[in-house]
Amino acid sequence: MLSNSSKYALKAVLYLALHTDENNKMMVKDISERINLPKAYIAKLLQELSKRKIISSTRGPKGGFYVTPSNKNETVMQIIEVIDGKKRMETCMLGLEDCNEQKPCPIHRLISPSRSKMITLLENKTINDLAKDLELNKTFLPV
Amino acid sequence: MLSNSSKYALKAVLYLALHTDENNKMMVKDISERINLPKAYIAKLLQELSKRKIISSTRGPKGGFYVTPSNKNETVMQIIEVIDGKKRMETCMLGLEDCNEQKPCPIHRLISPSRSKMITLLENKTINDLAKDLELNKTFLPV
DNA sequence: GAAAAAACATGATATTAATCATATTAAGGA
DNA sequence: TCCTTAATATGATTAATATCATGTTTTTTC
Ligand code: FES
Ligand code: FES
Repeated sequence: MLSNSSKYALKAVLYLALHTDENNKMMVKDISERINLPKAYIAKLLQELSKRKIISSTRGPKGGFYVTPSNKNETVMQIIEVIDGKKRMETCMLGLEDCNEQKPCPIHRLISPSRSKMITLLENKTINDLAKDLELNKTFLPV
Repeated sequence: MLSNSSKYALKAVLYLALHTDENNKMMVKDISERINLPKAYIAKLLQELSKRKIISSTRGPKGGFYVTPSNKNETVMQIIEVIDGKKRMETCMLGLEDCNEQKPCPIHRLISPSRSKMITLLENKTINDLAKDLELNKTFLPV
C-alpha cells in the first residue's frame, strides 16, 4: 500500500512531532536510533521532507530537524505524496492508464468507494491529530 | 496496492473466464497477445495458478489454459493470495509487526475500517461475478 | 510408438526500490 | 576568522521484483 520509504517518513515525522520544536531540534543520528531505522536512509527522507517544507531543519551546531506548529498542520497524505508521488494511492488496481468511472476496470466499482474513503481520511488527517493520539497513548508508534 | 504480478494474473484469468472452457482452451501465446502482456511472464503466473487449482490446464496439442465453472467460483482474493501471498493487504501501513486493535499504530483506526471493507469485498467477489460484468459491458478489461 | 505441441520447472537477466557512503555547504562558537 | 558540527546533494551498492529464456515432461495425433 505504502512504500517502505513512506512508512519510515511518517514514523520519523511523528517522532519529531512528539519530541521537537523550534528550541529542541534533533539530529538524524538520534532520530534513527529512537525509531530504530537506518540512519542514512532516514537522513535522505528527512532532507526531502525539509526541502518540501513538510518539516523544518537547521544546519550546524545545535542544528537538526524539528517540526513547527505550522508543520504539524501538514496532512498524512502530503507526506505520502512527497515520498511516493501523487498517484500512489489512486492508480487503477489492474493497471489501467487512468482510473475513473467512465471506463472502469472489472474491480473499479468494487473497491473505489472504500479506497476513496481511505484517501479522504488520509488527506484530512494532520500530523497534529496523530501526535495527540500518541500523547494520550491511544495509539503506538512502531519501534 | 497489488503487485504487477497480481494485476497480470487477474487480467489473464478474467480473459480466460470470458473466452475459454473445457472445450475451448487457449495457449499462453494467444492469451498474452490478447491482453498485451509479456508471454514468458504470463506463462509463469498461469502455471502457478494452475498448480493451485485456480485455473485449469492440459498439455500437448489442443492443450492450453482454461477455466471451468468451478474455477469461476474462485474469488479475486484467492488469486491475490496465490501470487502476492496471504498478508499483502493486511499488513500494518506503518510496518508494525502485527496489525490489530490491541496495539494500533497511529493510522490503524483511521484506515482499518475502509481497508477491511475492501478486503471483504475482494474475498467475496468471484471471477464469475466480474466476468458477467465484462460480458454486459459494464466494465472493461485493460488492454 | 514416434513426432510434435503444449504446459511445467527452473534458473538467468534486467529493472526498480531500498539502503549506504561521502564530499559539500551553512550555522555556531572560540 | 577559523574550526567544528550538522544538514544537503549526489552518487554507489544491495536487495527485491519484474521479465526473459530454455530444457523437461505430458498429451495428442499419425
Ligand atoms: S479503473 Fe481500475 S481501479 Fe479504477
Ligand atoms: S497497526 Fe498499523 S495499520 Fe494496523
